[in-house]
Amino acid sequence: MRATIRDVAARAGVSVATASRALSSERGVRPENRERVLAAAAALDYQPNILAAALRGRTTYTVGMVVPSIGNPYFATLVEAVEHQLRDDDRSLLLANSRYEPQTERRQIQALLDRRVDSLILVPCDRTASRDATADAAARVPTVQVDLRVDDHAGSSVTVDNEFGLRLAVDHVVGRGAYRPVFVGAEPVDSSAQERLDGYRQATGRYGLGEPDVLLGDFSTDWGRAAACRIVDRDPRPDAVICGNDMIALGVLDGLAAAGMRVPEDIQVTGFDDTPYAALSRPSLTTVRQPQDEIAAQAVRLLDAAAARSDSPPPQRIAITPVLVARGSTLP
Amino acid sequence: MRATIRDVAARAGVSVATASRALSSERGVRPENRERVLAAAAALDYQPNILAAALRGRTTYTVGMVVPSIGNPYFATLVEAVEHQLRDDDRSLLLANSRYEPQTERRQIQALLDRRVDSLILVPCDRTASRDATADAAARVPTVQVDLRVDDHAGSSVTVDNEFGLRLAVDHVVGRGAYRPVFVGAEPVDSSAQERLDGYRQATGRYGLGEPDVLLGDFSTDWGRAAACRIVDRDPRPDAVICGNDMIALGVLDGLAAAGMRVPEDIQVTGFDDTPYAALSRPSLTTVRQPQDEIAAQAVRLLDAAAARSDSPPPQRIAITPVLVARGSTLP
DNA sequence: ATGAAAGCGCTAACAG
DNA sequence: CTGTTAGCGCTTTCAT
Repeated sequence: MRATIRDVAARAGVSVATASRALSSERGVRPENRERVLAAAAALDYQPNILAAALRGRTTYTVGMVVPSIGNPYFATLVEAVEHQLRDDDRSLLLANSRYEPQTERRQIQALLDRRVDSLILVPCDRTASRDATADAAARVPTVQVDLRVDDHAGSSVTVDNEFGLRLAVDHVVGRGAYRPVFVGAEPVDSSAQERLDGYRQATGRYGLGEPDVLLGDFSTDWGRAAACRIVDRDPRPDAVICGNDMIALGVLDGLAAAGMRVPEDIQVTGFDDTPYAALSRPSLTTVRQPQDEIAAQAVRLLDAAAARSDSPPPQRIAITPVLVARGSTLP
Repeated sequence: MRATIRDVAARAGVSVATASRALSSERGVRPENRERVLAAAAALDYQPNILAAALRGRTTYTVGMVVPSIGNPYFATLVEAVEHQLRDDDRSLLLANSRYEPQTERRQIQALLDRRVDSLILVPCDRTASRDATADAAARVPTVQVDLRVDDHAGSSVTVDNEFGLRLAVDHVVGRGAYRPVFVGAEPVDSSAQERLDGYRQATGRYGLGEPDVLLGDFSTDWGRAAACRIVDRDPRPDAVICGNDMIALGVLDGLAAAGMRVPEDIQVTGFDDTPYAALSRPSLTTVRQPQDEIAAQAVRLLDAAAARSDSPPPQRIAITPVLVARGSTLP
């Protein structure tokens, strides 16, 4: 049986209260006694029962996170960044997958709340359908939306500045001679899809490139491939494809190659996210990088700030400025 | 304040004991009373405090998992498969990252144990350095090693049959005319690296292809790229590159293309794992698929079997047979 | 079938 | 500074 704090106290010859104080490293214990408690704990290989502490106190040192798809490389690296951030502080990550289903998302949030997570990091999969669950969660524990966010909800969020990111991409290709770009994105179900679409429209509008040309599907490679087929058949043919994310871009690259087009000579291509894939494609993909470490750091910071105050602090919306990473899919 | 079981009991006009029994859906409660308890719970939006239940009882409905790198697409999809498996049963996943550091791995296992996970799924990052921590964990809770395993430890494990997988790859390229293959793998720090290397040696031995040609680095794209440079300089030049995993293969593909070689005409290439990347490269990658859903299912099954018995059941080592997925990087 | 009561291991008043 | 005393919310004997 594992040693409890009573065993430690007994061995150190003090009361459990003193042992607890010494272990929790608060002050208010005579150095000599603290010594003895610590020694006893070490000798007994004492490991506090976090569950009991959580039941009595109020923190579980656990934060919950719900993402649409753990297997998606973008979210996987985001989860990794968050976990890394948390580990520095000896906290753990309770991870759940919504599978892009608002229904499932709701249940997962509930499950995390049942486990008394201290706070929640959410990537709401649907701009509207995720709203209620997100709001309910925020009413219970400090909550921050990351990467994606729901409409009309005043909670805190940390996202990348998608509009700006798209402008970077458009500026880049236009600066390299493109004057007939096309956007291949996703139906605006989530906030990024929406903002990137808006960003594209704004950016092309600034150049007076005429009616924005957009093709909308989902954030998948398959869609990118399908879109590429449509693009090559166009007359006049676009000279740049601005994609809503890297997956789409990879599909576009593949579809274009299959149609015998040369990238970037015949047509330039850009992605968004800078997932690990981007550097590996042939040609390598010019893309807009999301600084995930910073996103994770800000999210955790916001959560901690909220936890530190008993009143709920005003929600903050942090938009991180992305940078463009130029690679082989655009002209030098 | 959230409703507690006392509130439910009061509202239903029964004792907490009866309420607890009704809620835990054990039998021994008059149908009529159970009705009332359930109704009261619903009315009060009662949500049991899992922590309290865990403190008193013994299960947390939480399983811990430690992987070397969450961001690695292979592990990300494995985590997803496990999470999916667990969700069906309303259990949660406490995830941790060892970052390929045995030290960190040990701490993470400890942290999970502190949180009283019911069982542990481990991907030990080092064949030898992870041994003690793995054994300690197994002494405390049902534990299963997945994908990787430590040397000389009799615990349960679920892995793919790496030797067989390599034989599939070698057979495939040899069947397509290759007679001078080279293996680009990783130093045998973890068990897969070791087994794949062994598998390559055995497979080529069967064909009498002479002294096995192997290049050892790590499981990264960079290493694959570097290895490709060495390969093109060889005289006579190899006609097939069997890689230790997909990442290496992608690097090899890149390095070969940079050197102007055609794949698969001049040289065939195979990977291992069938990560999402494999289908996206150009040419797409012929690889050995690991059935992750099955691996996850078996792992969870083993854990549940162990939990069901009070005595520790005999450890099981399950080796799942992989299949080859032929794509464009090998001849038709 | 039901209720009273005893804790699980810990922290947080409250006295001393 | 330290010990005593209550519980946190739940499950589980043990009587009834």
